[in-house]
Amino acid sequence: MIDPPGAARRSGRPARYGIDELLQVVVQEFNARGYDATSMEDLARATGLTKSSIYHHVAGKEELLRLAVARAVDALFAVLDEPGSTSGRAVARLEHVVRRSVAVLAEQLPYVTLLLRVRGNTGAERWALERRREFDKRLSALVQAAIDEGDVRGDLDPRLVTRLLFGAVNSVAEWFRPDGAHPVHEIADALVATTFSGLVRERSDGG
Amino acid sequence: MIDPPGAARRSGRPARYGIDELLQVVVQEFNARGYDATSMEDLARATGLTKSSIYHHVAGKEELLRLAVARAVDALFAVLDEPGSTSGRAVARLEHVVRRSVAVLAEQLPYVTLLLRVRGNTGAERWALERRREFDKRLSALVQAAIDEGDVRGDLDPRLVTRLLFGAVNSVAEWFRPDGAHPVHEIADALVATTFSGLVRERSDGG
DNA sequence: GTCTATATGTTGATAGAC
DNA sequence: GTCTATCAACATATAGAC
Repeated sequence: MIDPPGAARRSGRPARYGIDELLQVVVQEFNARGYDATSMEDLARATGLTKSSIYHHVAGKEELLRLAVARAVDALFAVLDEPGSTSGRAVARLEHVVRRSVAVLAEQLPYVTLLLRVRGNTGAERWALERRREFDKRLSALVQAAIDEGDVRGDLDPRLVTRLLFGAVNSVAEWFRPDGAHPVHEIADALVATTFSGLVRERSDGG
Repeated sequence: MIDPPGAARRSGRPARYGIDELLQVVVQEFNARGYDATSMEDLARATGLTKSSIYHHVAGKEELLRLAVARAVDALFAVLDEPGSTSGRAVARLEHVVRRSVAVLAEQLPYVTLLLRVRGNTGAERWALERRREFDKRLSALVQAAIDEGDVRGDLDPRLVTRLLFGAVNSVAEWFRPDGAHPVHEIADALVATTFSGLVRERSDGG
């Protein structure tokens, strides 16, 4: 139960929810219990509204899911259009996308978390899965380009490398907390270090 | 809808389900739609039994989940007791655990997949999350030991490295198919190569 | 824009015959 | 061990007053 920003539920005037404030609370609930296990009654309790009031803002439960995952999809695709993702050597572009994906994941944590958990039961979920596949394709192409430019070893399947690399990126959503032990840049550094430069220290190198 | 092994539903005698055959079908359904989105009616349809018949085998839906995730937990913990995980240098033990975890994930794919998706809504799920945390602790200790022995670079937080490394391992469950393009050993090789040896080729090395 | 009250279907689970 | 029939609770969603 939270109060919407700038409005006190105890005042005479009824509290006002915009779609942003509504989504913020809803996504938190979806992530805590899972979309299917979260009832409209749960959402009503968490927002301080009634079920009917929520239906005034959106057509139904699925639209809440659609709006939420769309935010994550938009934020992630925006990374691909950044200058660092479109110019320079492919391996540098790949590193940029990895670092920025971690940053977006942290900034939009609840929305990205929800996106990574969709199963495809509803139309909104199937749309989200389709966009995720498209995102993966763009990444694979980037890895392939880095191989073609000679910066990434070519003895590994680029699709497999992509999946493992962004499997590690996405796994950050399962434990990252904004106030946790690891700031975002440290996580991105560690990820790039372990995957781009390797985990094992070269022993003959004396380093 | 499947027929239980060795029994034909069209015969005079009623079909017999053991708990193993039942779980096999149930877990597949849980993974396809998610535990919460899968109804007992769905399970009845998939098994060819009625809901009542399923309740003859188990106390309820949650017990099906408990039995399923327990299989995954047992299989993963068994890896930690293998000789390759208990003797030798820590970095070698770590690699062994990574490779064997990928193998177990592939062998017990539906059960491990289910385990990796539990949210903590029920008692069975909270138990599973607790065991997963214990597993992570054992892994972190292994990474720390490898650092202490000088085989793994010490400028990275061992907990962070563990999470990223096994984030990549666990992500395999999201796309691996037994009849897919990549055999298990290739995935394990790629995972070890990208994380243990590094993704980027040393250019001054002439390799 | 929010509420109370309610419609309508689905859920997990049980009773009891065979 | 499997079935038919059924329940009480809960689900999403709507009607209509203020």
